[in-house]
Amino acid sequence: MSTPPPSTSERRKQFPFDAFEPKWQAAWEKANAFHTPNPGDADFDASKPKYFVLDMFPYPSGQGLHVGHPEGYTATDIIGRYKRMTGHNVLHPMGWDAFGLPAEQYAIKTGTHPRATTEANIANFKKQLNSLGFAYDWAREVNTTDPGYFKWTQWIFLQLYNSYVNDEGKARPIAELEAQGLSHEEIDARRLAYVSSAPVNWCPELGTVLANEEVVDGKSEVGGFPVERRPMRQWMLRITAFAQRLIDELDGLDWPESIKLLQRNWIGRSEGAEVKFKVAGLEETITVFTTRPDTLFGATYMVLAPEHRLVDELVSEEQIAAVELYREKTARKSDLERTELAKEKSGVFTGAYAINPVNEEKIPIWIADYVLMGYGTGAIMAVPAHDERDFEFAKMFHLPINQVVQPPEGHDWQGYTDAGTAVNSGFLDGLPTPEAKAKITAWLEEKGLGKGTINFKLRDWLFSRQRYWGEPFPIVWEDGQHRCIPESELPLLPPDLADFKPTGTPEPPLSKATDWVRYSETATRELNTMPQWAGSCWYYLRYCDAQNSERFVSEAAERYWMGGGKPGGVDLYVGGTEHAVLHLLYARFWHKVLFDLGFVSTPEPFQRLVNQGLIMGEDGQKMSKSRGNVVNPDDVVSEYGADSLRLYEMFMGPLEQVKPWSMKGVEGVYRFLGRVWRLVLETNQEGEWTLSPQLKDVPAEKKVNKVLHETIKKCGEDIEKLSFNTAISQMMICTNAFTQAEVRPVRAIATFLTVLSPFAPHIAEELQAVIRQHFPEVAQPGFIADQTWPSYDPAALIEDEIEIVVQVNGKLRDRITVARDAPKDEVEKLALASERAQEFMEGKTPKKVIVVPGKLVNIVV
RNA sequence: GCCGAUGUGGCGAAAUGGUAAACGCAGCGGACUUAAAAUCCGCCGGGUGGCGACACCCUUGCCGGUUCGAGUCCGGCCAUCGGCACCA
Repeated sequence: MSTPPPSTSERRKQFPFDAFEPKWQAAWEKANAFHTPNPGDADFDASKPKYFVLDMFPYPSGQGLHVGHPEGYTATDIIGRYKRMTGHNVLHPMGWDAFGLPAEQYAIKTGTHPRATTEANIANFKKQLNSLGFAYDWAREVNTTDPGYFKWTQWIFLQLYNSYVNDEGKARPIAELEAQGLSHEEIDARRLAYVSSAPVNWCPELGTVLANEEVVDGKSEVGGFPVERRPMRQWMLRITAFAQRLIDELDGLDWPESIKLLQRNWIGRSEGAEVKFKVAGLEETITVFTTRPDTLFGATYMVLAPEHRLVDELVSEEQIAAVELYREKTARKSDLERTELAKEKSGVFTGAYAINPVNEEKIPIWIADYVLMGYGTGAIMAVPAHDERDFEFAKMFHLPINQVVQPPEGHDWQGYTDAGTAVNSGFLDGLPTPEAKAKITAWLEEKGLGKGTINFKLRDWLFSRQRYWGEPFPIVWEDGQHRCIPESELPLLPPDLADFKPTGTPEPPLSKATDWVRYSETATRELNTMPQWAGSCWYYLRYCDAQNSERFVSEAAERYWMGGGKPGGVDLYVGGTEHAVLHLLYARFWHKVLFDLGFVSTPEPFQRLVNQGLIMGEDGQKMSKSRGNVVNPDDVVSEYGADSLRLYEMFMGPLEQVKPWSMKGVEGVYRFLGRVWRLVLETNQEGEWTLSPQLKDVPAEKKVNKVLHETIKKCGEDIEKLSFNTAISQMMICTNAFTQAEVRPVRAIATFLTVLSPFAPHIAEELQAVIRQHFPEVAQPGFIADQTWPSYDPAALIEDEIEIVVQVNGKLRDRITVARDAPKDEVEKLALASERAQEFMEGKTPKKVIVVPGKLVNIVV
């Protein structure tokens, strides 16, 4: 008969983490151990430097934490605890990005108010986070759905609404324009928050519009529902006015180059020129944008976006029917169809002709859906010889293809899109592409036919949603005009609704709250709400002064926590790559507006950014409920303890890397912590933990002392580099050295525990308390979390004798032991004398001998 | 298609241009135990030779280069993952 192996929980625990972890968590809470004072507080120490370490705050979902959350959170907790120990004032807060669709959809299904769902989820998240021993100052907790918070989100919206961008590209109060006597319409057209009725991404299933960024392959990013284009009146934020600064000011930030590149590509700056083409027989001109003005002589036709406003005017009698049909067809197409089915180009001739300004040639004007209304001018000059898309289109519709660029040797000119030399281009002939560009641009400007221009892919940010569970806009409408409500009416709370269902039309759910909607006899409230991104655009600022009811953050707190002389205020920001463009771009945009208006002191929010890698399931696949490979942190904590979970998350591999979970790996670090525990305690006959008799207050032997000081040094350096996995390896080496020593030097072990404490704070506190009890003269008073990071003794690292590698022709042949300070020629002599080396020198005389002090000797024969 | 990241034992990984595989997992052997678990000690990339300790050769995705010396630097390819994708 065989019995199943006992599960870990039935097995005797290697150390009683289930008792001491909650004990220390309670003790920290009771002592308010991680309270972070602000400038002006009685217990604030202005002499210390600040360190602001931030996690991307979570959306408190009903599922609770998954093991991906504690990865970044543990990393920042280690850094935060380490910085405290090295004499910094540390701001390490946590909060909730709690507006959003899931709570609203749950409300639709069950009738539970999103506020109730959100509160319950937050309570659960908070309990889970606390069970992991994170050193947060909960007095600074931030919740985007709290009226005390979104009052200021609405307030920032008012700043955007009441600002414009001046000629220097800086946000300025709209009052300046009023002072210049601009009309209401002119002013509205320049606000950073403005109303537009351009086509938007409407998702019928979700009952809301979505930002371009929230649409993936023509489907909603959330839920994967179809999205269609339709014109609607929407709030937009003028992020495009900051496009250049959002590119340029990346330079001063310590971000991964790949993330900077992602943002630059998203913003998509391109330099080129606008060229005006006359329409034959009409008093109209069409302006095109091109990055290759040097190929103007090769423009053999022109294409307008089907939605272009001039199409109606220039279409010929015979072509009206075909053009109308084509326009209807594209209007019905979603973006998905428009791009996915791009294998085959399509288009229709308008019957009209344009005049190429450079050679007066008549070229046909087509419409085609490969030209997008939203980019450039919505019209292009087609140079099929040197543009892939135009080339394909021209072949399909048998349009002329004229060479105007001579490629370098070995390239076919047809479809050649890189730089070369201008040919068949009149006065440009013989010029290399860059010079030809410059010359034609100057020529166009001189003749008034065009000008050099810069275009961006970035579009303005669609900022309104037809949802209930979001910040209402502090805006009212009267006589078809919008105006903001006074600051004194903030926060504007959402109405209490019992019915959350979408109306089935683009009318937002807030329209159902008729009393709320009525602002006055003649004015009604804006019915849209803000997108989820709004709250996360500035939460890091609120952490600096979370309770302030007078201001979104006090000047003193902002200047202290966000200051420091670098462009970015937050010293370290850790989160997933999924926010590499959207959240980080939006937050940077808001921050720059607040900076221009004088509300914050730095031009950038986040100085150093680190993206933690995804944690995969044990099967190497992405964790998902359907695959059944999800690991619940609660289970890990109950089986192995919080310290084991923290340590394993950091030991798996480099923080930035994608890596698979392994329960065996958790067991490995759990065993390591067991070894640490048994350095101090052992079990007696009754199974109780008693002090290890090997523990003595004696100096550590030289070898052990060396390992200890190496560990202090390496762990400090590795924490700064966020290289936690190698720091943990070193602590394992150190523990192994202690374990193997005859006696356990208690002072050295106490020092080791302080090094371990940022990683595994509970066991470190517990063992320090045990040591203090038995060796009161050894241990420091108070929490280990409040202790000073030990300094290492460089002298302890030095060995009297070192091993030197002897190579012959780069191959390892022998090792010799020499005195640490042996002179170079002495080492060389010893190496040459090596029997093994001589064997491989085969009696030849060395051509060259390379001596690397302390490392090796290479004999070249 | 374009851009980026990554490629090292059975697995997670480590290595300022200087002893490849530290540390951990798995596996194997030993001690303790009536026995097992746990713990402690040792071995643990591949090949060839030797009873053996040991010795030699090969090995960081592939091919080439720079160098006394390359996982690391340079050039060219391949594979996997991620992002963008008619942006003129």
